[in-house]
Amino acid sequence: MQRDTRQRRAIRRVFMNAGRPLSLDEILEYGQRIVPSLGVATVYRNVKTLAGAGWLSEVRLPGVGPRYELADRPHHHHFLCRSCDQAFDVHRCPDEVEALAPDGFEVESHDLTLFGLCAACT
Amino acid sequence: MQRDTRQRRAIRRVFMNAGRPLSLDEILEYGQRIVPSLGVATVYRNVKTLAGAGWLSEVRLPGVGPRYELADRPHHHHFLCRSCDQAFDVHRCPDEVEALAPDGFEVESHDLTLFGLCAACT
DNA sequence: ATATGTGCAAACTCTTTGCATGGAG
DNA sequence: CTCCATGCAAAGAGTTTGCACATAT
Repeated sequence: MQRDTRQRRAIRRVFMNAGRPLSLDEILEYGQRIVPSLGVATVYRNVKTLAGAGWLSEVRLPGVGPRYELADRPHHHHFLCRSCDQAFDVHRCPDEVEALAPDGFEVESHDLTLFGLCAACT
Repeated sequence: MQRDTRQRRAIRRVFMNAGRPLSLDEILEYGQRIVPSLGVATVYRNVKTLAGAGWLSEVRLPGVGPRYELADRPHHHHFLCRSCDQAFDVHRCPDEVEALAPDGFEVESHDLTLFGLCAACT
């Protein structure tokens, strides 16, 4: 059901080497270094296929397009650099967070994003 | 420099009555109840004008289009209801949050979003 | 009277889809 | 040899812009 094509292999390799969430443009750019003919539609389709298969998960951050990361990671948050626009993992989390909701609101999950300059852009 | 048109007055009134961040569709819908001829482009333009004038501020939440709210509010966060898709204010904040970034990262601001069911949808 | 604001439609950008061809199994 | 995957180009969805007319000042 899931075929192992050159394109899909390239996209998987890109994520194995990335170590951080990637945007669709980043996946396309890095993927084309491995398979130059790689097209946008293929990236869009594979990202959905791999997410559907539980291999990738979608990272939604405020104000920017979706990023994707390897799915087998424990709970964590993200840092978004305003200069290079890259996202990075933040592995610590203020756990009492979900108690902050107003009365009558039922919290199911939460999202924390830090903004600023990454180590390389400082 | 800023003219007081029927349309702009309607949009301002919508926000005065809202008490929560509004999406562009919500602004259009509520605005048309006051000025039925109100067009999409006018909403888009006015929202930018009013934000530029410091009267509105843009609320960016993960995974959804931008919302807008009155700008003269103290620091706060948001709750996004997965059922009705409406955003609400959360006035408490876990202050130590910006210390969570990895070494070498310079944090300038942060964003916390709670997800779940709002009081009306529970 | 003048210049900003409005409404419409066209232009853009980002994402998805249809279709013929390619290639994994 | 099948059928899923790919690449292209066209179609959609959401947002922005150009232009002629309306209207606040």
